[in-house]
Amino acid sequence: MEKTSSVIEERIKKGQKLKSMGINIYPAGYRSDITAGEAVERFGNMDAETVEKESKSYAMAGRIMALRDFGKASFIHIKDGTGRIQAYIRKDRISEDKFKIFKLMDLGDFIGIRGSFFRTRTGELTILAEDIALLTKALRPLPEKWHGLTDVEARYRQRYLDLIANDDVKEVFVLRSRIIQAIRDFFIKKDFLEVETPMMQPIPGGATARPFKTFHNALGMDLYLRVAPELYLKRLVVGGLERVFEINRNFRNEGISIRHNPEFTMLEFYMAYATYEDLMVLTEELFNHVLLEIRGTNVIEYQGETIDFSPPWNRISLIDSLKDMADVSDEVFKGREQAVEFAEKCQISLSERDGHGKILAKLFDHLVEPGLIRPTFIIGYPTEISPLSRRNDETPDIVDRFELFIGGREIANAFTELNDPVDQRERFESQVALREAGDKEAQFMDKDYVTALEYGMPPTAGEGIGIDRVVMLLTDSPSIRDVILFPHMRTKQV
RNA sequence: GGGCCGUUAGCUCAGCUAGGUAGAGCAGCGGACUUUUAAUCCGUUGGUCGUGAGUUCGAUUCUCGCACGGCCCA
Repeated sequence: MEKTSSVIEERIKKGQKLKSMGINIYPAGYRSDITAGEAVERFGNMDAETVEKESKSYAMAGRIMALRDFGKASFIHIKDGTGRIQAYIRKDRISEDKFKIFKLMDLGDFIGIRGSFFRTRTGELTILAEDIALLTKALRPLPEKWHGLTDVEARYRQRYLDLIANDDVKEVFVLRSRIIQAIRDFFIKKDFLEVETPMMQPIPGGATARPFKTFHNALGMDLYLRVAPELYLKRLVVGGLERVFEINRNFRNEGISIRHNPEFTMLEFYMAYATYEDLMVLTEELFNHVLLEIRGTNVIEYQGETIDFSPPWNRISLIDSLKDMADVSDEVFKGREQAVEFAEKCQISLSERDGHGKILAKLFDHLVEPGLIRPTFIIGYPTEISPLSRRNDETPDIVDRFELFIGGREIANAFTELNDPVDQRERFESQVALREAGDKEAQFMDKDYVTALEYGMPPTAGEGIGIDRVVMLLTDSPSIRDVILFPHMRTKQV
């Protein structure tokens, strides 16, 4: 049994009183003529006299966010999806019954008001009520008006309260939607086809990550929530869909942090006849398009750092970045042993399974990544840690791949796709060996995918971009939880 | 998984150092007030102090475990 606070009891009583007066406290619908935003747009620039001359009677609806009571009159703030407007309710302007109903309304209730606009003595655009209607009774009080809701746990668990109390939170999610729309527009204009591929996969592929496992009762088989859509999107390229993209959720059964949520949104796109070098240019173009669309500039502030997105962005190989930005000596690149020794000196934990390439990548993660604030393409990844990427023609132990770093974080991963089925089978086999040796993140053999490659995939390049992290950058949000409406939390035991 | 910090009224926070069973502001309730802007003025209700144990005559306060959350590390 949940305890009922006196504040709630008080509101329940008011609801009962209203019901006894014959008032439906949860009526259906309400026809309004104007929103708060439209009212400001229409009358915002008019002087007091003009407002009164021009304003007809309008109906508007919203939530009562502030209430200043003078006994026989009240000022209230009404908030709707477009903004906030003040209403003035006078006893001598509405019927006695309606005034009684109004007196039983609380902060947080939804109200419908009919009236005409005027300007108050202090100049605020205000609707003078001729008629009011209770649209929904709120039984619980809203968070405090001045400080809002600051308890982080409550903000995430009860996001609706966060949205009611904190206007800037809503703004983040409006921007999130616009960012995704801008990305979608960009690809549609470039003749990409938006597709949807399975979230539930019999073999989880396309990324080095631990999957969530589930079970399909009717088929009697295990299924995995996808860690990436990659292998399905490339099957589509085999099928002749030469430019495809998908913006959707991936699931990774890993830790939760300021930049990881178990489910997160990924953009992946594939472009036949392109190379990873083409994608670097395309990526610069994409970000500049989105930034211009959303922020009107390609220079932004993120957590106190200024980030300039003007192309071209710096390109540097993984090895050179370690040499130049972390003073790693040449020795470390000569062999695994030297790299192990150096990593241990840096107190970076390794696994016995880690090959030379994996160790270099770990060194990079610790020593270089946090410092890559300006957009930077890191190229020249070891083949060992890139089982789906095409080998570099000159240096087969690296691949034609880049990762993009902005604000000290990985934002994108792209490569020219491996379309040689024989090489692909061998790469899968070495992943399987790693898995058998205990690496839970290693990839699975996907024979059907190899079969698809045997039919022939045209030379193709593909890229994945972490949408949540892009939204973090563009909304100056420090945590991924700030850009995900309902971030994952442990269920609270009562 | 480890370290540090937090959890007190519906919300925002004091109180805990030096143990004597809780305070403020907002919201609520009662009253005054028909142009206010966090309205104002007078009065007032509301708390198993996250949870379980221990120490103690006595624990919101000290100790330990647990739960949930935050940050950092792995």
